[in-house]
Amino acid sequence: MSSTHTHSKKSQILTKNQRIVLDLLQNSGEPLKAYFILDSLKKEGLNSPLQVYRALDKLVELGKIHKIESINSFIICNNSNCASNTAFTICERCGKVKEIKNKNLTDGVSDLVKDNQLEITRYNLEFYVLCKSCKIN
Amino acid sequence: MSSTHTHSKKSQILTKNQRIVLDLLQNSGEPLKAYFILDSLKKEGLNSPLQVYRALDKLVELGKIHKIESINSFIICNNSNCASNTAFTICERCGKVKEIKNKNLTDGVSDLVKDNQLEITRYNLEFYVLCKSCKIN
DNA sequence: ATTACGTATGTAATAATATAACACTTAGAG
DNA sequence: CTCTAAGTGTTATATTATTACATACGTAAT
Ligand SMILES: [Zn+2]
Ligand SMILES: [Zn+2]
Ligand SMILES: [Zn+2]
Ligand SMILES: [Zn+2]
Repeated sequence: MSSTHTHSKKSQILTKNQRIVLDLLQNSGEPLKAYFILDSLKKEGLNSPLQVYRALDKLVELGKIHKIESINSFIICNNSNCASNTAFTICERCGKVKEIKNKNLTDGVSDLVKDNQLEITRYNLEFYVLCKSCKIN
Repeated sequence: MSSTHTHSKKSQILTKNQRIVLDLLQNSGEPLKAYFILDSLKKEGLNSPLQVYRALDKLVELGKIHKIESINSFIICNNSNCASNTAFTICERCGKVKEIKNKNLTDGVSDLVKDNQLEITRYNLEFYVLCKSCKIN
């Protein structure tokens, strides 16, 4: 099948390690920690922390995943176009994390920083909440 | 000396360890890392990471210092009333950190989350910038 | 095809950050 | 004084992340 198929951009094709790390995060949907990812992917051939961290770094750089700084965890990007501006809610009780998609909020923040002459290159917003199910119980 | 002098609120008085850690952060003005603090305060009698982390935890809880999550560092609060809502700029080139005091921005963010019915308990905003001196050079 | 180059890989060792466990002390409340 | 909550000191250990180095692989130019 296929002759001389030119992959126009090598950089858009994930390597094996990047692929399996991304797939795990995709299937999980939750934030995962690097060493959990390592343990989970032992059977796929990942043997060392560095293999995981390298894949994570690249995926973050590509914007396919995000790091949630306050919990040292990584989560699949749930948003079509973050452009490295990220915003999350984190439940203070159960730890559940959601990426904020609300365009009003993110645009509002962008406007605010412009209005206040903060020339930012990107931002990361972590909002702590009590999630619905935690509020009930 | 002193007869029955009642410290109305014990919780407002810092302990020795909390005091010396706070003083160091105060005098520094920059974000410091826990193990740097430990090394700096060996001569003051701090011998173990736990002594530092315990003091830091308490000071964060009291709102006297903040943790900057993306660099695992702690900085004196430069603001009279953060109420655990924090906002920083971090230079992507030199690492310089500033606490944002801009009330327009922080109020604006609070309004935005209200407008969008995010019931948050607190937030931490980390804005990445190219600081003035880095922009020049 | 050969070379050169940038990127990725595999592996071992180690650094940096943070917490658990336990025995003991201190200071305030009643 | 006695009880209790909070803080201390210390050792050990867990968790998170990087350095260093040798090797492989894909692309593009020669
Ligand atoms: Zn995203
Ligand atoms: Zn919850
Ligand atoms: Zn502050
Ligand atoms: Zn700078």
